[in-house]
Amino acid sequence: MTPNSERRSDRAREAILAAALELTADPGFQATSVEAIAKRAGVGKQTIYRWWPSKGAVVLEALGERAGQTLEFPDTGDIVTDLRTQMDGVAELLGNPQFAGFAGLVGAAQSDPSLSRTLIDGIIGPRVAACRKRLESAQQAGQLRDDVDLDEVIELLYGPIYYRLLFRTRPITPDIATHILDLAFAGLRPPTDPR
Amino acid sequence: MTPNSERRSDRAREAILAAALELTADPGFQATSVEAIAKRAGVGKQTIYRWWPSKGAVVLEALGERAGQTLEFPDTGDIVTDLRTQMDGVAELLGNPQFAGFAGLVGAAQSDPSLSRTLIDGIIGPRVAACRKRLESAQQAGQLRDDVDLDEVIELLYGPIYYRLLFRTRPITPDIATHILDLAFAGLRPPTDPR
Amino acid sequence: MTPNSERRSDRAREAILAAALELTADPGFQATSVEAIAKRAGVGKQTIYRWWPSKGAVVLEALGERAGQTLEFPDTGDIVTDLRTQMDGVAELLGNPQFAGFAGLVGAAQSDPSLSRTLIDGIIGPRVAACRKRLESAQQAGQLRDDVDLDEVIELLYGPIYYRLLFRTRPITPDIATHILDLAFAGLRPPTDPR
Amino acid sequence: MTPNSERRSDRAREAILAAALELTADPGFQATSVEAIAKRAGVGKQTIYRWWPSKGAVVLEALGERAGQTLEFPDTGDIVTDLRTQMDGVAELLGNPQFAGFAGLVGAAQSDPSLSRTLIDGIIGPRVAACRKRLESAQQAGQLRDDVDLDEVIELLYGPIYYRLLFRTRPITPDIATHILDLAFAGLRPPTDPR
DNA sequence: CTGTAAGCGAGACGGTACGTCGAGTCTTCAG
DNA sequence: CTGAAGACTCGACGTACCGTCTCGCTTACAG
Repeated sequence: MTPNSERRSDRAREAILAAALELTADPGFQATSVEAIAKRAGVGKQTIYRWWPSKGAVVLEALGERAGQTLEFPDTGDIVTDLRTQMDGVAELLGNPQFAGFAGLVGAAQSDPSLSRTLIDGIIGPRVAACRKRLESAQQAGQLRDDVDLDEVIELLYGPIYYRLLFRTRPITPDIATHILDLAFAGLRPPTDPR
Repeated sequence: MTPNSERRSDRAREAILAAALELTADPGFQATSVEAIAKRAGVGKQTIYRWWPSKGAVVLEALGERAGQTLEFPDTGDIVTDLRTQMDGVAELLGNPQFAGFAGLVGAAQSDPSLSRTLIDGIIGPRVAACRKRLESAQQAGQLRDDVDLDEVIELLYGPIYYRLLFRTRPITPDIATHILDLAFAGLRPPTDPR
Repeated sequence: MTPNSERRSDRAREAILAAALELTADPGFQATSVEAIAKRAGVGKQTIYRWWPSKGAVVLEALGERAGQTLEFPDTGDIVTDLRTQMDGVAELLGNPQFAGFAGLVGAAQSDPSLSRTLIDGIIGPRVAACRKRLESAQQAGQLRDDVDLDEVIELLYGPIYYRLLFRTRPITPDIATHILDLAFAGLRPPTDPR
Repeated sequence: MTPNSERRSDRAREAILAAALELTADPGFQATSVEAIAKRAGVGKQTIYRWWPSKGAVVLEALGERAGQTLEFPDTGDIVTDLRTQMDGVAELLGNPQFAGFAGLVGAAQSDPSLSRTLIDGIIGPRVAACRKRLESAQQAGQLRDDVDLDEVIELLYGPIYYRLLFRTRPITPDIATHILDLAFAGLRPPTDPR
């Protein structure tokens, strides 16, 4: 994939990533061609193919660089507060027009196993792992039912955010994390129905 | 869709939808070309373009026809039972390899506003509306907190299913509905922490 | 070819021939489609295919109807005069913009043997035969060298007209027949060089 | 033709011209598609469209390359001999099955003004000019009537050859030039009729 | 005077080729 | 020896027509 070397031009790399982000935001992910990225970056097509296997990989790297801060989970001792902090970050990112390419990227990953791998391993996986670790400590601290599968908890919390992202039934609003956490932690059952 | 007539050939229509489903399942949505659908269906390309605006619209219609049963919500009086019934149907559908194209379709909709509209209006919307109606009656029956936004409840319940579908972190298993409903209705907070 | 009947609609036939002539004159022969002829004639495509085997055959018939008068050779006793009369008619016809489709028709016949047959048998052949007959009588009357092949004479006289038609190096002018006949009958050799 | 460069692949160019000649000879000009030329040449369609505006232009160039020798007129001092030399070459070329595409090309030029221009400027024109020059010198040498329009002489000599080519009333035989020159120079009038 | 069978207008159908776009590879030249 | 430029092969795009095939709908003659 990468023709080993440190002779790689940083200028080219950054121009490519920047062009990818811009085009992915405006004409959209599918409507963006490698050719267009190369032209806007003032770069030969070969320079892109030399370092990345596909358009998706370029965009993924570009987005990954801008998503750094959502990787870490704080630990204030209160799991709901900590989740809210991180989820607010995620919501802000996904609501940002600059990040609009992400949905298309997820779509493209459906038909491109290697892109799917890169997406899961590079972006989703580390966040899931970090979240899981924080949830485990919360469970030990008695802030979480201990009969629940933590991976299912993660799906319950983040699923709704991605649902809005992909189906665009309504925008991702800043208060989304608060609302999800309220529903998820308190449950949907009315207080007067302890069943 | 565009020309008007009852002169339309049913044979062609059905062959196209069947071919679309098959190809969408095996080589995958993005890897399927209109040309390939036409060839497998034994049909001229023009016949596809005459009735559908894009590959996505064809696949959408094909999938939509096979998803009929998930549109209705039963009403046994118990909201959790009824949700489980419908969500089991959804899970079975999305877990079915024949339906593998759906994820790609959602992806494609990210960059195609008109496809996105068709997806929301034709598939997602009606199911959301039916679900909402059932939730409203449950709320009135006192089986649901009445301080919750029902659209958020829907996102909470279905988000996790689509999360698995799109990120493929793990397969959609038959028990997914049961687990989601347990978490969502009982809440994540431990019983000993009434807060 | 023809589905025997006198039930044939004259209105349709004439509308088709007229449309063929018009389109063949303006967008040109190659640029005219059967579909366009049908539309302009206000006729179904099938009605064309019912009575003619190809676009070329339609145009041929349309042109043939307008070329009737060039079929006959007068016989005033002077071969040059008679040739001039007929050739003037041919030149007038081929120079007429309404007849512009003829060149394209000749072109199309190059790749369509059955059209070629129809062209030769229906248009060219009869005129060649009539011309040959007149030349024979001229030869017997001693107005023509009797060591010449009459078919070659015909080619010598008409070739130059078609040459201008097809290569468009310059237009077919009204005096073309006079000039050709002068050159051909008097010969190119200077009078002072009886060789 | 349109893009600029010496980066052009000679291999591709020659393969295309060769394929064009072959296909033009066998299935014929009209029956040959750009697609078929590309496939036989082992070349992408785009490579054809990059350098030529149409199928006709490709075939024209291919034929032009093989017709080089008919461009020059010898000058032995005797105009009839010199004309015969060149016209024999033309007849041989046009009678050659490898050149069968030429008739179709002339036909196609009838409906394509730019192809017509290329045909006249690239093939016909230069030969006409060369012939005219030789005729002029013959006229000065007293071997040709000096009251004749040389362009009409050219049409008189070459028209018959093209007449046979296009109307296929009979094949172009090797002796055609001799016969035409005999008729044209001696004239059609019987020697006993000096009129 | 009313079936019924033909020609008619219309236009959908299975196809082929069009001319264009972009993918990913290969080649040339400059720094 | 990387990087820009861009020509190359290839495959799909969406469109235009091809020639064939139903569809009703006149018409016109046969019972």
